[in-house]
Amino acid sequence: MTEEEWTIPDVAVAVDLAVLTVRAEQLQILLVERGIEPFRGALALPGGFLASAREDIDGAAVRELAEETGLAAQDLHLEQLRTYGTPDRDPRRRVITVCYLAVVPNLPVPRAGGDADVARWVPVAEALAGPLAFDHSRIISDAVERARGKLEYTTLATAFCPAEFTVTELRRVYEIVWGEQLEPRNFHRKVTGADGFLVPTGEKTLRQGGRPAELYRRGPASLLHPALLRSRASSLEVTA
Amino acid sequence: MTEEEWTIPDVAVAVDLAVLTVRAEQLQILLVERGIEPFRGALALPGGFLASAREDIDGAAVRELAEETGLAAQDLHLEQLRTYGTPDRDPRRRVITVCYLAVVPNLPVPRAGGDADVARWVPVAEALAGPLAFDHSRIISDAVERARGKLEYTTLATAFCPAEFTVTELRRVYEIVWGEQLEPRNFHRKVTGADGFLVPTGEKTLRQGGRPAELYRRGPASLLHPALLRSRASSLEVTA
DNA sequence: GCGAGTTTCCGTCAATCTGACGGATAGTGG
DNA sequence: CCACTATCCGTCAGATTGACGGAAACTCGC
Repeated sequence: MTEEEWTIPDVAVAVDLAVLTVRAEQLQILLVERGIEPFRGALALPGGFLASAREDIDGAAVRELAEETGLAAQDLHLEQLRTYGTPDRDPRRRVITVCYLAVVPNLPVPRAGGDADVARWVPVAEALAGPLAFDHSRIISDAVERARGKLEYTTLATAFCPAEFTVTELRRVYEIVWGEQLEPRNFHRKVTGADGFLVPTGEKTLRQGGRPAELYRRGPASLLHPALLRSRASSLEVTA
Repeated sequence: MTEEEWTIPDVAVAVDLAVLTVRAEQLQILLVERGIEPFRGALALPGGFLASAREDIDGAAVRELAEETGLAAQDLHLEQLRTYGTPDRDPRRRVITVCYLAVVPNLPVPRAGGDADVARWVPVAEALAGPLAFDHSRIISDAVERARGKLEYTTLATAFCPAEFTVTELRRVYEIVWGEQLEPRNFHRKVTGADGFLVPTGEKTLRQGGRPAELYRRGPASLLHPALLRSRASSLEVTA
């Protein structure tokens, strides 16, 4: 802001996506196998450079998400996570990447991207265990951490669910993301009691075996009152 | 990530700081009067472009903070807030700015920056009422929102206080940042009961009039258990 | 048609936490 | 030594939480 114009260094700006979902009773993340160097063949977050000097950053995230998953922004939760810009994170040149956290319901199957990269769902535990391109391991940790925290005091959990869902499905989201068992009865009492969290549709599930469950839709609230706090042990585990 | 090298647009990367403190019973923010176009003479967040193509982003934030306030990073709370990058936010050229939230104790007085810009404290309410350079009004709103939220479930409030402080001083921080009155007795019980929040020094204040207060230091915890939640009304006001 | 199996949902109850208040404590200043 | 002021402690009713038993509602198999 106070430098002369000629001293401003040029930087390449990328947008990366951490797309989370719950599939097969696991927290999973969308990853692509890189088709080009560096890190050719390694797993990486989907993303890419700005398409033009005039492309909006948030717009680039929406575009990349559509390219990789075929999802439109209105169907999901999309928020900026953080910007990563250590000087040596890309061996080619100076790159900073603006990362986004997306939370989507369980999709039938990710489409192959427009490019040669093949996108697929990978359990988060597996992704963090194996090697990943760039600093994407760190980014995934941050994304998961953010999601875990936001379940407590926002209605983010509904973004993991389809348009209509049961209380038990919602509880499974909490349990899987937090890695912690919750009391079904107390959970039911809390979420149905929280203002604007759930709206009953009046419909019931047609299920084999067992009493049909009430179906709910996400309510208008985005903040949870009162909050749904994790156990002490569970949240310490994440920070440690 | 999938584009050819030659298509990558060059972008100028800036770092801006939202430095908050509590002064004179008000939440205040450090602003500079711009010495150059655009927005010459307008108030703006302190910040600047990367010093070189190899400068770390977090490092740039620390450098700017030292230049503007003379503060070292270890004395305060510094975290990334968000990156702002709408295409037309700077009329000169494409600029994206990585913004940081800093929380500092009540400083004697901000030093003039190394440049011609004059830094000074401005009450947040006043800053948001008047016109500001670029999209800095939005950034300040986001910074204040982040700080308000983080007081609930982290120990961020201690970053507003000097090394040793009383429970009443800490309570004033909460009241001023939240804009809400708190019960002194209940607040005392909660904060002294929260694990790792406060460490008693054994010292007492030498004050005129009134019983001397115990002095505390910030404890090792960064997350607050149990959380210190705002009233329903107060947090809705922010989202509205 | 009817019971076994399964899942959702409701009610209870003790332990804990919260909000609200009165009053004791420990200094200063006149 | 008596106001005055501010901190700190105790109490107590109402709300919330965690933990559990059991009723309700449906499917399946016989």
